Amino acid sequence: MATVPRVTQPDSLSSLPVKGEPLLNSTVNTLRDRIMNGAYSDGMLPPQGTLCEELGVSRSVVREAMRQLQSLRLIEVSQGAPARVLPPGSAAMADSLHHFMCRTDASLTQLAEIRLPLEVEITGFAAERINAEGLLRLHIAVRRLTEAKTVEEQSDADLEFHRVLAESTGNPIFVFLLDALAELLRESRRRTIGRVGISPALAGHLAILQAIEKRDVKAARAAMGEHIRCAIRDLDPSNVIPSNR
Amino acid sequence: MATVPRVTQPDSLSSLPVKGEPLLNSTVNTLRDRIMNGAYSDGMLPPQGTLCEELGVSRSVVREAMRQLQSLRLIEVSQGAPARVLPPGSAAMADSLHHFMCRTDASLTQLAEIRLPLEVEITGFAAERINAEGLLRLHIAVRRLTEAKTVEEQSDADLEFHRVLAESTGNPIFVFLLDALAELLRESRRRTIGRVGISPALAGHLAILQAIEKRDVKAARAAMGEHIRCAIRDLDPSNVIPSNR
DNA sequence: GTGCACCAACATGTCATACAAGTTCGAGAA
DNA sequence: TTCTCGAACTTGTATGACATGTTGGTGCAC
Repeated sequence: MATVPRVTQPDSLSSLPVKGEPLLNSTVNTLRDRIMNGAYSDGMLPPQGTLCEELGVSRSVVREAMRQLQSLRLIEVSQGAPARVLPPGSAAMADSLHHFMCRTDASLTQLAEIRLPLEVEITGFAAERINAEGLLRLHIAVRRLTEAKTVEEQSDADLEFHRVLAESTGNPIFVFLLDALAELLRESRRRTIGRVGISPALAGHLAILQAIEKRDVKAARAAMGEHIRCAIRDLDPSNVIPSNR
Repeated sequence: MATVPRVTQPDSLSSLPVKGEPLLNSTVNTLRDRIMNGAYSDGMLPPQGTLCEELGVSRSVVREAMRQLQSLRLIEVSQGAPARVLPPGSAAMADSLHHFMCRTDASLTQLAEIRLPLEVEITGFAAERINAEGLLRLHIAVRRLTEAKTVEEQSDADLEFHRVLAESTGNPIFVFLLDALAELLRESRRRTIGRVGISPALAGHLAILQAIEKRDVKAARAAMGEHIRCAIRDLDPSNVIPSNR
C-alpha cells in the first residue's frame, strides 16, 4: 500500500512535569503514552507501588490515573492481580455512543439510520476487495445461520456475516464502528430474530453473497441496502438498550 | 413523530450494594445513573465530602469514581470548585476513535473512507428534510467561507456547512459521529485549506447547496460524494493527528 | 454608595499509613 | 506426582493531614 498519512504518537514529551498542571494529568498521559507505544508488551502493568516510585507520585495518584485508563478501556484492573493492557476494541466507543443516546433520547431507529450507509459502503468495498478466505467465511456464516438451533446462535451467525464483510474492506475503522453499533443493536437484533425468524436475514445474506461472488459492486450495495431496510422495518418498538453493563 | 424504540435508562437499581462487587463499581454506577437521570440539573455535583456521606464510602472511592466519570466526559472536575456535569458531546467518542487509530495504525485516508458514506447519506436526508432556517444557515456558511480571511475562519466555515447538513437530518447521531470525525480531521483540514485554498471546497459547497435547494436528493448525494472524494485527494500525506489533547 | 483588595471558609489535590480482601506460586504432605 | 495450603504479594478501602485553588463576603478607600 502507498505511503499514507497515519495517526501517529509524536515523541512523548508528556513525562516532563508542567508547572500548574495537576500531577494526575501528567501521570495519566505518561501511562497512556507508554501503553500506546507498546511498553508493557507482555500485557502486564507493574504493580502500583512500582509505578509510584518510577513516577515519583503517591499511590492515590497512580490509582486515580489507572481508573481513568480503565474507563478508557485501555487497561483492566482486578483486585489481587496486576492490571492488564487491553487490546484495542470498540467497547469504549460503544460506551460513548450509549451514553450519548441515553442523554439525547436518540432512538434505535435513528441508530439504524447510521448503520445503513455504513453497511452499504462496506459491502461495496467488500465486493471489490474480498479474497478467497473471506468468501469462504461468508459461506460458513450463511450455513451457520441456516443450521443454528438457538436464537443465540442465529444472532451470532448473523453478526459474523456482517463482520466478515467489514474485515474484507481492509479498513479497521469500519470493523471498529460496526462493532460499536452492533453492541447496541445486539439485544434488539436477538429479539427481532426470535420474533420474525431467520428467513428475512437469510434471504438478504444470500442475495448479498451472490452479488459479491460476481464482484458486482452495485448489486451488492443494493442487496445490503434492502437487507438493512428490511431489518429496520422489523425493529421491535418495544426494544430498548439496557443501561447496565 | 411516531412512537419509536428509544435508548432508555431503566429504573436505576444500581444503588443496591452487590456482594463481592467492588465498592467503586457501584459508586460509579450510582453517580452515572444520577447524572443520566438529570439529578444535578443545575450542573453542579455535591462536594466529595457530601457524596461520601450519602453513599457511605470513603473519599478515595468517591474520587476514583469521579475520575472515571471524568474520562467518560460526563463531568468536569477542577481544583477548588465543585465538579460540573458536562453536556452530551462527541469528545468521548473522538477519544476512543483516536486511541483506536493510534493503536491499529489506521490512516487518515481510511478515516475519510468512513466519512464519505456518512456525509453522502447526511446530504441525502438533508435534501429531504431541511427547513428554511437550515437553508439560510447554509447560505451564511458559504458566504462566510468566501469572505473568510484567515485559514482558521475558512476551516470553521467549512465545518459549519457540514454541521448544518448533519443537524438538518434531525438525527442527532449523525451530528455526534460527524463531530467526532471532524475533531480528528480538523488539523488535517486546516492544512489542506492552507495549501490548496478554498476554491475546491467552495465549488463543492455551492454544488451541494444548489442541489439541496432543488430538493434533488440524488444530485445532492452525488455532489457531496464528489466533494469528499476531492478532499481525500487533497489530503496531505504529511498530516498527522497530534496525540496530546 | 460604589468599587476594590483582601481574607476566611470551603473544595479539591496530594501524600502517608494502616488494614482488608483477592491472587499467585511454591513448599510440603498425601 | 499431584493436591493442598499458606506466605508473599497486589489491589481495595478508610482515615487523617496538609497543600493549593476557588468563592464569596467583609471592610476599607474613594
